[in-house]
Amino acid sequence: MDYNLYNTIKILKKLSGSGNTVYISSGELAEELGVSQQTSSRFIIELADKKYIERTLQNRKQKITLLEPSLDLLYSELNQLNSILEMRQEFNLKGEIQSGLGEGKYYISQEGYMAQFLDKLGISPYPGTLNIKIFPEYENVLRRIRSADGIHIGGFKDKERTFGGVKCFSGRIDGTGAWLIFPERSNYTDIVEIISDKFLRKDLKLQDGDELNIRVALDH
Amino acid sequence: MDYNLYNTIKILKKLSGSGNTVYISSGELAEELGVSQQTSSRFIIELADKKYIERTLQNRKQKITLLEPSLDLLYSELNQLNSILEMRQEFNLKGEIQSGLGEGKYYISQEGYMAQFLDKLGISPYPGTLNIKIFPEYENVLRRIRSADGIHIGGFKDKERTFGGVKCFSGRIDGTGAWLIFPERSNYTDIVEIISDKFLRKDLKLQDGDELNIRVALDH
DNA sequence: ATTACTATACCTCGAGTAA
DNA sequence: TTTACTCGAGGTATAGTAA
Repeated sequence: MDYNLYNTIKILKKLSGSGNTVYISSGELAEELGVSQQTSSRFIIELADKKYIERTLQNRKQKITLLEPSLDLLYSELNQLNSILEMRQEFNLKGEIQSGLGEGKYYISQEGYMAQFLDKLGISPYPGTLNIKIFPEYENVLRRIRSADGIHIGGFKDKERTFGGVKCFSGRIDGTGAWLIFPERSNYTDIVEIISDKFLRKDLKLQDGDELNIRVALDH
Repeated sequence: MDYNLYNTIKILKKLSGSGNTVYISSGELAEELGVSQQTSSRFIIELADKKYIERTLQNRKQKITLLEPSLDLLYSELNQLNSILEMRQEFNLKGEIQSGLGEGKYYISQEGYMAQFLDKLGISPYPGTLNIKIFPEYENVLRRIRSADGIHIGGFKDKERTFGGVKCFSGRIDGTGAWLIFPERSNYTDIVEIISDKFLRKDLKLQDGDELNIRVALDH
């Protein structure tokens, strides 16, 4: 990844705030970046080509929206620096329990995953996932966690289909150990899937709609 | 600042760990950076020229030590990203109270500072500083705070001499509001000076050698 | 106003190689 | 082994300018 693009994304995010959308001319952006209007224009074109941004040319200033890969890039650099500078950190995620679709159970129960969970996480998870819909105000924190490395669980194939890799982060719910699971290839979603060797829903007496706090540690 | 240098510093910090010193050949560094040995060598020379690193050429691998400006650069980027991504953060600093040299009182009492403290911090500080020697394990946190922006108090001149600018960060000690004061131009030190509208030493019954926890918020 | 193409000047990289 | 110089190829930035 080129630094010019990183820096352009950084400035665009700074200007766009939480909406990730900004109306800015190539000349104005050039000034922010300390480059010429032509160069700024080239950067914008390149970012659009590489799907880091979406833009619409208008009569006046163009409208630029940052796409997921841009946010991933920034959060990933943030995580790298935190890791290198040994700034250990814990995060709180808050959300509410969603009714599971039963899908989680199917995936988790696959022997290809189960063996790795035991090996790498040290648990034999209860065959099912607890799904938490994270509140919007914790979106930043969720992105931050998602873009960290976590513990890698490899994908595999059986006769019928392919199962993708996932990454896991250790967390605590009401003092009970649990793991957050993210598919390695998937779009951003505000739903977090949680596994544990305990049957969390029963042990913690949880019901759909209950508000939940998850404490997550990023290991360095 | 050039990205190549930023990235080189980042990798050097990653490899050197908390000691900030690493023995590495230009060829090995080249591999880490994904560039040629010649380019890596050029980067090292440039970093040394610009006083970002200190190095000694040895028979075998050269010894490279990261200097303060390198750490400043990394912490500053970290703070920028945190700020842009709206990752609000609070930090704990722990240290012990040092006997003041009376110097603080002289500086703080200057009208040029006092007027700005009232204007920008909203307090008329007790004329003296509480000096805390931060424990080494909080060095990372201290660097992080120091490289953030804070509230700027401008420097000034009187007939005899020049007083430099300082920057302030709001904090809490045992629930009491206080401000951390850093000279804007100074070398890194593990002593933090604190001011408050209260006479902290008396109000909180503090003595030299007492251990203290300071809670600091970085505003974004 | 804008954006962005073309042409050129400039810079940066790495192969070859000396010390 | 190293480090780092020279130099040519290729890449990058900007001035000029069209649309």
